[in-house]
Amino acid sequence: MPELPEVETIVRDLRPHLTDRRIESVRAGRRPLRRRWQKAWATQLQGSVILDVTRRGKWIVMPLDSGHSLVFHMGMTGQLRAIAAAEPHDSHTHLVFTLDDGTNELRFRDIRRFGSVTLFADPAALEEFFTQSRLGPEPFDIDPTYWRTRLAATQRCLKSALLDQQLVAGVGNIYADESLYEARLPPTQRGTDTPRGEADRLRRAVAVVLRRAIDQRGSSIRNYVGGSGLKGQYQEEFRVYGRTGKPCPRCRTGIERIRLAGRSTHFCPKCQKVESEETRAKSRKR
DNA sequence: ATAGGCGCCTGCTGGC
DNA sequence: TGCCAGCAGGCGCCTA
Repeated sequence: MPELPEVETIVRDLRPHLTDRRIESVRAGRRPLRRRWQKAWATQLQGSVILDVTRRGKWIVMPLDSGHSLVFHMGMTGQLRAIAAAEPHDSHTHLVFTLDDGTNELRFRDIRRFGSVTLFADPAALEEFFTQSRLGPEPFDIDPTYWRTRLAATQRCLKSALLDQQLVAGVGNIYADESLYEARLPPTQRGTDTPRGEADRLRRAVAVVLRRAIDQRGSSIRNYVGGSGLKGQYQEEFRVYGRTGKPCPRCRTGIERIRLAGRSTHFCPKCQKVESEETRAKSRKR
């Protein structure tokens, strides 16, 4: 579920609740998440102070005063919330951290259990993890040359490229489709067939779309809620995602849905056509 | 090395 | 009403 805007919203919601809070205790459920929870972690976490709540791609990172880092991934249905300790537990709650303010608990809930929670021993171990997985740059400060070069080097279609976390961190299925629409590029176009002007357009479109979505606290289709339990609103502004058969906001043509990179892909067949050589030549002059 | 497909889980919807 | 197929904000592992 959550892509960058949703994860960013969780981080912003949680930060004021968690910064400088001491973890008093940790209770872990028995059902496994994608990475198995180590029993020893509960002991290591006890008494640690959360220094900050940050984000890298779709990962939530909490550096602790012990030097450890507590790292979460939301998978498809993960929820990480600060909730009043008195509130009853929802089903599928896998981890509960009690805090020294006594009123709120940090709870991790995940229906499908594609999410994960990991404790890294020190900043170097965390850095090593991101390096090994070759996590790409944040979408807001991508070097234009890097972007053009990487796109030009791949045979994959643009949709598939956008979903690759090694190319750019944080984009998922919704924002890949919305970004391609914003850039007026066909999701099926190969990276290698994308001239520099179009690569630049796509790079900017990704940043614009993600910023808009963050402003709306992300998108809530079914499960997603932010760190305070509030839903997002960006689903109200989708131009193509989930709008199969509905009119394109620009040209009223029906939005089409195809399967690409194993994911359902939405686009306007008229606005997102492969550009002719003349059009490309014109935009080069501009 | 690169690209595509499948499996991991649970829950919901729509068609018969 | 019940059943079954298909679908879902992700990612890691396997294959060719």
